[in-house]
Amino acid sequence: MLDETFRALADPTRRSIIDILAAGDRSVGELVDQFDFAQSGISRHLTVLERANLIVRRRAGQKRICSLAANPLEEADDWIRRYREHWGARLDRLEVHLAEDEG
Amino acid sequence: MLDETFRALADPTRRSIIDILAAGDRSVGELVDQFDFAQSGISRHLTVLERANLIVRRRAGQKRICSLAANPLEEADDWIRRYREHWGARLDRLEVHLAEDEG
DNA sequence: CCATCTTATTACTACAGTGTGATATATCAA
DNA sequence: TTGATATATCACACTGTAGTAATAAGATGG
Repeated sequence: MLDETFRALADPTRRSIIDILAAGDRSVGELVDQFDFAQSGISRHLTVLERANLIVRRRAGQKRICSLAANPLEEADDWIRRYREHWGARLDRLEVHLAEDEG
Repeated sequence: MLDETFRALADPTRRSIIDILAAGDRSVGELVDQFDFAQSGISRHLTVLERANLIVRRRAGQKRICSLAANPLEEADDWIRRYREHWGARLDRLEVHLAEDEG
């Protein structure tokens, strides 16, 4: 799952799509208009984002509206935070060590 | 830069390497022992991680010791956090909206 | 039904990523 | 220097990804 999440985020176009959707929902066509790629390319990017549970698409007449998923990036955030906390903890230990040397 | 970071994290072997290094520094050979991949494959994974500024390698005699980079994942963390805050803000607005409907 | 609009899917090309074994490079020890 | 150890790099195969144009499929309106 983390594989799919991080891989989805590794593409700048897909991150841009997420940025746009963070400002509000958009139809597929509205998203296509924001980029210089063919409609088929954007459609596939949306499929990648959807399979990574980062966005959802719902029908609204002929259009399909894209929005951010309900609770996305939780797993990715957890992973990164755990890792960064590890790093922070090691720094703290280093500081303690230095303080002990001084005392 | 985010491209490289997220792409580096998209591989489970590389995330495992990071997990191992979070517990302490390791030589390349020690890392190779933990996996069922050829030495050349691990070496290349390490190069990917290093280019993404997630780890550093330093010489120690014949060996090269791998450790986590000094301040890694900051950018990735910022990106994810900004995005999750957006999502949190939207939830808050929804709650306000619902509260107004009730009142 | 037919025409149109919107989006998804397919077929294709080009390139990048991941794995391998073989080989090169660097360091140490004698 | 020679030999051993540790790591990096190369050449290759295979797979996956991102882009395109063309086509299919779903929804709406007449």
